[in-house]
Amino acid sequence: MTQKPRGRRPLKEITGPQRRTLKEIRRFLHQRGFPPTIKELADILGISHASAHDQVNQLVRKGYLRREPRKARGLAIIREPEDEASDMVPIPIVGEVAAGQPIFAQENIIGEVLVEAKLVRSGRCFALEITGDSMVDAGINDRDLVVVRQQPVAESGDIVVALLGDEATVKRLYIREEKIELRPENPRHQPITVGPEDELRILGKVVAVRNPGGR
Amino acid sequence: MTQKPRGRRPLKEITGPQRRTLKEIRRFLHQRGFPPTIKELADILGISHASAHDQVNQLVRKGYLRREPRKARGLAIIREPEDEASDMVPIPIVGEVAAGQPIFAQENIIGEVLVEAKLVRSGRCFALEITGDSMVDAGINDRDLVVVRQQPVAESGDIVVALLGDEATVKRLYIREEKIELRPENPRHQPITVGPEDELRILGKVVAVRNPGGR
DNA sequence: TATAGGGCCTGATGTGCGTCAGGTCAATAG
DNA sequence: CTATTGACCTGACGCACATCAGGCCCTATA
Repeated sequence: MTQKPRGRRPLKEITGPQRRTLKEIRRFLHQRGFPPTIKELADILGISHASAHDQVNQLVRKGYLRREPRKARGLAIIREPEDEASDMVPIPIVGEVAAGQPIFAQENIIGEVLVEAKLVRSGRCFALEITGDSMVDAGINDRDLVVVRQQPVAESGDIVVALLGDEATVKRLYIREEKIELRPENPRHQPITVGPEDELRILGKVVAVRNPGGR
Repeated sequence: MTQKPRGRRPLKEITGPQRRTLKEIRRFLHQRGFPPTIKELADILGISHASAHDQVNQLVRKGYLRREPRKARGLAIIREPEDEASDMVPIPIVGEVAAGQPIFAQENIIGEVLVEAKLVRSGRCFALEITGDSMVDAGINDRDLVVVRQQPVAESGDIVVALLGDEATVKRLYIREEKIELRPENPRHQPITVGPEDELRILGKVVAVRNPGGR
């Protein structure tokens, strides 16, 4: 005896608050490397944890999230909203990059920028303010912001953020046999040659440049 | 008054069990979309949760993991072992891909294959067995296994796994103005034209092919 | 206008989880 | 030999977590 449904019928599409919830989950995931708990999500959204729980359930029902019930942070994004191609995602701006510390230590994060979601989609990203003019011929000027995809390896020819000893530099990477070169894109600067014994760590690859001044 | 250290000194390098722990964390992360808890990790490794806790602490101390203390699943991998380029990572083999259900539903996972870690590094991957000969000219034969990086968008020219209505197909994607084409790589098959009103979902991009028969 | 969903709340419940103390055993370096 | 570390254990502590019941308001539909 299935009766005709009366009042309002369940929505198939994603609603505004749900879209926002999904967005914050994505942001959390990219910045921290693991999903938020229901409570953390509630705090971020400024609603109660029971409401956040509701939101998550809706998103699971509509196929955007997968989850393992009764597990802390048992959340994973399995689908993106359809119109999401033109959407923007905030990524952290990292200030000082010290040698021994993780890049995403809270003290180091000095702000946020919006970037195209597709840039960020695969992997964790951060933004870095450039000091100096060593990459002007690659279109990277003093005080520009570069978007960096975090990755420990890079290919020859990539523009990378490298940690050389105690300092982070942005240079173009060239891998030759037996040695590695970090080349500036400015004839007035010297290339840096790195041997196997030097302490070089690739922090990530530059995937975009912003001109905050708009010059 | 710093005394000379007596017995065994702390290791700087990663040890065997630690390498295994890191590997299982990576595997869990790729398959489920979030890191394991200490207890889950302990069960996977077959050790007590206190021991797993020890291992994780060591990995944090040595700079391989980052973690937020006292948080469930507050784990993130920040560095890969140096010799990891030649290492293999297991990814799930997905059987039937149904329309409404998430790809990674446990019922759908029918096995595991090892693939090069660098293939998997950015993003979640799965493997899919091919039926049919529509992609033979691209080197993909009947009963081959393709490694797929999960992503909801793809570029023109990519070989993708697409969900068309109720069926998953592997085809080469061509994006023209106003319509999308899914082209087989076999002259005996017809291209499929998809309009904006058709239900097309890109599941991911093919990044590698295995010939399980070895023919 | 009766009915039901979406979004939100407060408050209670039970247990999963990280952590710590304290201990065993083997390997290693003074 | 003795101190110290890594890898493992048992057991206990207490908080944080997901979940549920019950209720409020607004809006959309039959």
